[in-house]
Amino acid sequence: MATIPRDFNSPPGTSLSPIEVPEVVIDRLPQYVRTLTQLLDEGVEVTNSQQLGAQLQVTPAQIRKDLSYFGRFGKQGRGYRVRHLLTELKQILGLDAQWNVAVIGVGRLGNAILNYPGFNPDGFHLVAAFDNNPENVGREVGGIAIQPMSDLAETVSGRNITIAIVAVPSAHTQSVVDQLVGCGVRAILNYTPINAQVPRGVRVRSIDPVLALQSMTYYLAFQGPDANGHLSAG
Amino acid sequence: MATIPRDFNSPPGTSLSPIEVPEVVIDRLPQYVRTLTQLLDEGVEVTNSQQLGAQLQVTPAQIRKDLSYFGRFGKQGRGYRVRHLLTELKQILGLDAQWNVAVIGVGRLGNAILNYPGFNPDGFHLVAAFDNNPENVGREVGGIAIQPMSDLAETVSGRNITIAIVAVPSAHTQSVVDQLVGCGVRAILNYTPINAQVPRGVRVRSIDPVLALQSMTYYLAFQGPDANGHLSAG
DNA sequence: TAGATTGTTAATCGATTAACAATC
DNA sequence: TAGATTGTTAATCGATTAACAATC
Repeated sequence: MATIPRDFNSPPGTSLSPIEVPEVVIDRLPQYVRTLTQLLDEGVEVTNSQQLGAQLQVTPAQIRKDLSYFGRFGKQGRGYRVRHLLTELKQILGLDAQWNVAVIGVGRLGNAILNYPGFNPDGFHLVAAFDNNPENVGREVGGIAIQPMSDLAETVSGRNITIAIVAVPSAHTQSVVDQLVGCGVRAILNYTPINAQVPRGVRVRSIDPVLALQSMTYYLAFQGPDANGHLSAG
Repeated sequence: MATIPRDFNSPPGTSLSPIEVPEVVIDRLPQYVRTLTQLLDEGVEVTNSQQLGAQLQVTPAQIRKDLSYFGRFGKQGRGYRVRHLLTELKQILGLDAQWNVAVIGVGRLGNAILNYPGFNPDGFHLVAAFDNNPENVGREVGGIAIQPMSDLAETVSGRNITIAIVAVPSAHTQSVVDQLVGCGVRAILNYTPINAQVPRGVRVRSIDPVLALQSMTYYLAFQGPDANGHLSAG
């Protein structure tokens, strides 16, 4: 019995990869990682798709199906060893590595991001910050000295930065994203409310609280104070 | 010809509503609103599904199909009048109203949220803030006096608060969400990395930058510096 | 009118779920 | 062994897209 029935070590999109893992599956894996981490913290050593599904509010079948894209991690009649499954999933997602991250734009929002303690424990190291305001350049925020944008290319390659967080004024989003892509950055977390255009192979995820609020109001709009909507969570 | 062929004014999930609008459609509408607003700002008066689709990176067919759940807003051979479509979509989403919002938890993150200028222009008014730390209570942040959690129920009903933003320490998420639900809040924007359980009819959206990063690393993990992934944006 | 684009139906595509043989 | 739960296939469900008649 092979441990890894599918060649998931190939870069996605390569012909070496026989089965394309749906993006929606990849998006769920970090949630599995989080839940498994919690279980481990609680001292739970073995779990199963039923229990995981209850925690995550998805069907057990979906969890088993999702995992099956990457291998066989459980034992029939038993379930999954939490620590083992966690290790495997982290490796699949590349979370066993350290990722160096640059923050672009150090206004109020960029400041909050640089001071946010939630990235480091998960292996995302904020190692550089850039801003074009001369008053900001040289200042230190969260232990990081702010550099001018002209340093971008050199610092990105020199410090092995592969991920960028964009927190600049909306009007500058596309230009900054273009510069990042030009420097070889292929994963961008965009805090601005602008839909940046990027070439294939570059991934952008947006953090957009207003958009999140605006879809919830639909369900509030025509409901009386005690009415029930049709779904419980988003 | 009726202007509104479907009874979209009924509360979703009610038997009065003949066609249930898929949640995925509702989630796209705020993006349509945003793009239409941009077009209007640029002085564009008429658009079409082709142009909107190019902006938003979706197919023209999807835009027409999405809009068809709510009515007929265009003219064959012409397209859509930007201002008109924008007004209609905002009304459908309830964005023609003002929404009063409470922020729960005024640590570093809650502070940043209270100072974030992006909510007000879109009709979301932060009108109250709560924190259980006695050192915080009474302080003023972003023009709002921080109240103790014991004030929650009274303030929520008294100030007509229908939406809450949760930015408390992870360990308190579920308890705070329970309190909010108990006070009648049915839309919650959750900034903590905890999957809160809520009853049917309450909507939770999460802002989780770490989760966003963790799904992008999958595509970076096994790629060489110049390799291309299989999708351009997320 | 001719050309363009909608609104809508039907076809396609993809994701979720149910079911169950395999097997721990 | 009996019971439980996986991994996987097939069925279902739902969303996207293509196509085109309607019509501006």
